[in-house]
Amino acid sequence: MPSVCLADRIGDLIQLTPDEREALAQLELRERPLRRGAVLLREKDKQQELFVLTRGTMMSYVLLQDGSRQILRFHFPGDLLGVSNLVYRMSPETITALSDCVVAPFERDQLARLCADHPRLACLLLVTNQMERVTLTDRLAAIGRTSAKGRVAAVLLEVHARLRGPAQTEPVSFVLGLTQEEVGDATGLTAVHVNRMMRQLEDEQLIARRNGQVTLLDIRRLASVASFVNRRDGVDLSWLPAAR
Amino acid sequence: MPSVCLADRIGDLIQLTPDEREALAQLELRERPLRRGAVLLREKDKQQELFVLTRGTMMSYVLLQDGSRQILRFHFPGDLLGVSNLVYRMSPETITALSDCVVAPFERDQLARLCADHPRLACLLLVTNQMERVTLTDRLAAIGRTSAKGRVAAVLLEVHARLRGPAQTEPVSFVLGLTQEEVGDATGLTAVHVNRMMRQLEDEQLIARRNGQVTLLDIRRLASVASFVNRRDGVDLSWLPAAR
DNA sequence: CGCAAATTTGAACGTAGTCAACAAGTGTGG
DNA sequence: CCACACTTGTTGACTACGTTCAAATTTGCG
Repeated sequence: MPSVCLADRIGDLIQLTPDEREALAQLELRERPLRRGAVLLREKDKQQELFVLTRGTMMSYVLLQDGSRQILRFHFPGDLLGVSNLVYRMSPETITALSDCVVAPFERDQLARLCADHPRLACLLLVTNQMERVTLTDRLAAIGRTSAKGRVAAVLLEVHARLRGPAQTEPVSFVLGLTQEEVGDATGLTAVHVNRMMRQLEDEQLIARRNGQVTLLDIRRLASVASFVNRRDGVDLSWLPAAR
Repeated sequence: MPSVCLADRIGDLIQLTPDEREALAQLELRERPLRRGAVLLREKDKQQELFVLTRGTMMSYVLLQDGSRQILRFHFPGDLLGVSNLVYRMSPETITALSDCVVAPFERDQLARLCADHPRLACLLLVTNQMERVTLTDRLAAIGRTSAKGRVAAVLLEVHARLRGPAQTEPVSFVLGLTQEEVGDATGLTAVHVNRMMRQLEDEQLIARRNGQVTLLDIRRLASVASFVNRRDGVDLSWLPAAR
């Protein structure tokens, strides 16, 4: 079976029926490959489509008047992209590929049909939305109220947690896949200061670096300096309606 | 008819059927009054209920290890509160009343039933969620990448836009209803610095203040220093399924 | 190999934080 | 009705975290 990224993601939360998996698969029928750096959606674009990210990592950001950039989110396989096209005529953010990627475009009314036919999936969309919202608030608190070192540590932990997948198995080493400028734009810092903070984390034996590979040496202590909470834990979906 | 806040809010987006209004009214059957300062929901509480805010203004925030606070959101009538209880066993945030308020509690499975019976409303919940998410990203960009003065201006504009309601009629004067400490906790600044920025905005004739009343003297220029975008504009919901 | 992008480091600067003192409101109880 | 306590707002002086600018070095890639 061709893997169904969205179903796999949601399937981490709850056991889906074959019907539901089939319905989700309908959103991933088409494929569009993207080169690293390619722009999927540009701020103020008029675009109707949504996408499932099926392979690679992407990010969304906004640009301010003065040219500075705020990265809002990193996207991993199984994420929905461009959901704000459900609401706004013009996209509020830009979405680009951090690595070579594959996305599956689909139409807004496909989502409408999905919600009508599968109310439990509609609820699960609400749920994933909400998890995403909480991730955003975590970042907000980090930028608003933690030190530069903490914010950089938070990005490392976030990417690490997402890359190792739902099993949360143990590769403490990984390729960050972000330039220091990108880390800065995600954390509200300059690239120069990100560099200094990485060095400091290294000097304090919290991380190690070797040609792009990052190793988290003491996740416990890193999580503490970053005020990091892994939002995979503590999920409770017992209230969901029965599958139709 | 007892006003149905949720229906009124969603009704700003699209014409609801009587059936749909009735279904939304089911979420507001009970009433709970709250005194200013009362805590509706505390971080890490185990709570199953959700709420509709029917009167007054509230806020949600998180506390960090060092005791500092990040305000995540201000809530106004028609907002859903505690939606993250749909996902997490323990609340990720605290919600308290900024003024005397009334909320309507309801159960999670009521929402499940609503989605099953009224797919269009399920979609509209996704839509409002998404609008809220965009507001969060606006705040994120403000804190990460704009000046202290801009962030303070952004809070003034946000509260102003929400207080004057959907008609967007013109009272440029309003009671902020926030202490400078609260503005600071929303913007990632200290109360002292918020004070200085308010004075600066006043010196530059962008705002005026008289015993708690704030007047926005030049909304255009304020919006410019704050990089403020009113997210009420540009909504397109033509893809919604038919009401059942 | 050669170029462009990314990383690294240092020095000077500036925005926002900290600490402290006082003023102005607000509410409470004597 | 006033006295007192407490919260909130205001201002100044000093500090520090993070930025800016600049230059050197390393890395990745065509």
